[in-house]
Amino acid sequence: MPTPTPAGLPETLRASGYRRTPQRQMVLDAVEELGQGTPEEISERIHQTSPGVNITTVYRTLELLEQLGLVRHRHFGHGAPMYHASDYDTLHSVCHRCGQVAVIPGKLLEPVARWLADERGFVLDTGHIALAGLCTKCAAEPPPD
Amino acid sequence: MPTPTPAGLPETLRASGYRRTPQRQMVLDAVEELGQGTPEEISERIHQTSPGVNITTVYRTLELLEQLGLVRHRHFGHGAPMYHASDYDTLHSVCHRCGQVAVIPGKLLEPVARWLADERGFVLDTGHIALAGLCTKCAAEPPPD
DNA sequence: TTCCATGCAAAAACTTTGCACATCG
DNA sequence: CGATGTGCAAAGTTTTTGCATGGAA
Repeated sequence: MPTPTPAGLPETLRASGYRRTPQRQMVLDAVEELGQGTPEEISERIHQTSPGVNITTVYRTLELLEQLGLVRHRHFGHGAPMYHASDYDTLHSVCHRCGQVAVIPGKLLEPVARWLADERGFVLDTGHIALAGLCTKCAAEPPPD
Repeated sequence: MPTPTPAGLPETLRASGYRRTPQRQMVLDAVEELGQGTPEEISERIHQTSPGVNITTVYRTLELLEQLGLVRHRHFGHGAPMYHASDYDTLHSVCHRCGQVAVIPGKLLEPVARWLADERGFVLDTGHIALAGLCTKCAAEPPPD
């Protein structure tokens, strides 16, 4: 099973010349515990145990952790980016009427990735943006007259 | 060939009980002339000839035109949504390092769309989001140490 | 002790809302 | 004339920046 704490933040920080701080650990922990979340959600999670941590720090830390490769973010269309641990790199669909999100097999995009690589030299990042459309329920509903 | 002005704004407005106004025509024209643009860009375009049009009106009008099916918007990941005429409904790739955007064949997603429809009842909206990744140049560059 | 990191406050970017006046039909 | 649409101003969100204090090494 994947180790929840992959034995790495302090070392990774050290290796790149950054300092180890409680806040940085808390942000990473929060991301891993939540699975994924917006900066706001991550901040709230941290506030449950450490109300003193400023959301500015959350933003700055997420940026740092992303640069270090420990977290990544993705977009569901509208609104705030979702941060998640690097190993939680999944393809999603999102309904743009009701917002419903579902996990779908990343393999579906393999042919697309291959085409982009071969024809364009473009390296597809499967999990970065969710595929948008309408879920069953919303597709069935009459157009919003 | 696609008529640039599909003979429609006044009629479409009328049909739905809305009024025809110069601003509404200007917003639609600007979107068509630009191909696509953020609300800000659309507003600037209009200001070149009609400085008096308020950006609030642009936002409200884009929402209306989208509801009427005359324009649509899509997301490139970060930042503001891009509005475009409904007929300019194309699949794009976007590099998340440098922001480069390229048009790619929508057909590439047909198998994906079919799978989503069959397995999930999900109606994929090909043009609504871009596929993210790294362009050739950025993929070649060393990681930002 | 020496910088790096954080908290706080203010600003910036983007979008929405409320209201009075203007305009379409 | 009556209802809808617009401009203006203000407020709401979300994210970024500047700076002095605090903490890691």
